[in-house]
Amino acid sequence: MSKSHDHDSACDAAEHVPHVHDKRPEGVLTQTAILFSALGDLQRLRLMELLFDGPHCVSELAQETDESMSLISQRLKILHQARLLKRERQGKHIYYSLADDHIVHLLSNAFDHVEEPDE
Amino acid sequence: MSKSHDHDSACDAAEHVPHVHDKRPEGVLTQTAILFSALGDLQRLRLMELLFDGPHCVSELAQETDESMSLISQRLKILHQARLLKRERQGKHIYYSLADDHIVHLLSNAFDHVEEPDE
DNA sequence: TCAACACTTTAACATTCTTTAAATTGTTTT
DNA sequence: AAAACAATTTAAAGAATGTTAAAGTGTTGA
Repeated sequence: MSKSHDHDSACDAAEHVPHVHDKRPEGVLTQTAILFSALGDLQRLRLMELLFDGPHCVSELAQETDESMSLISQRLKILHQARLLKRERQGKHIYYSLADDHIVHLLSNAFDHVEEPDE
Repeated sequence: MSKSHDHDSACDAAEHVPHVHDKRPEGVLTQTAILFSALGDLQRLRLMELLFDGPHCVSELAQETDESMSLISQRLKILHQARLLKRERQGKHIYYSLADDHIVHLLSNAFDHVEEPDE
């Protein structure tokens, strides 16, 4: 893919003081975008909310949300690939649960922020 | 839209103990999904990272990222609609900045989680 | 081993999202 | 008022995503 832009004419190069940004490694940015992207869907977020209460297997989640197991499985896959969930097989069932406390806090923060009085 | 699924046959209704989930209001879930969705794009996340260092106007961000002002403006719009950014006009320029400390923490948490050693 | 169960994967389709380019709005300067 | 600058909006094209339905794994129990 080519990467040359026309720029609808940027303003005078001199006008803005070009200050230094200490950037995070590209890989971190990318992985973080994948993480947020996985959470950026109402249906998947609902699953995360259900998993707040502890581990659930696919059929439980399918039951509780009244959707097909196939669909739930695919949603869980996306969340799992984003490293948001842990998987553990127990007999016929596969249990999913929140990956760690970081994730719990991340979600709590987001919900709290949104629930806030408004500014 | 109709909402009746075939369900690839859920397991015995009796098998799973149907425990109660204290759900958050639907609106909160929806708005949180919008928030995460806005952050779930590498290019928009880059803008958020640049804004970590303080307010920037559109032309500054366009310069620093080597992209068109139109494109940056559209990305900022999405972040702003998700209530992640504040806008403030100053003469010809419009300055964007992170909405509040909640957002700063949310991003820090996410980056930290991703940067973590690995498990 | 065979059948039933729990889950995952695949492929096709529909929908949504991102980018590009051009037109438009708003602000300041002359 | 007009010109120049900063930013936004629009529409169209292309890319990416979510859902459905059907086929495919893997595990358990008869």
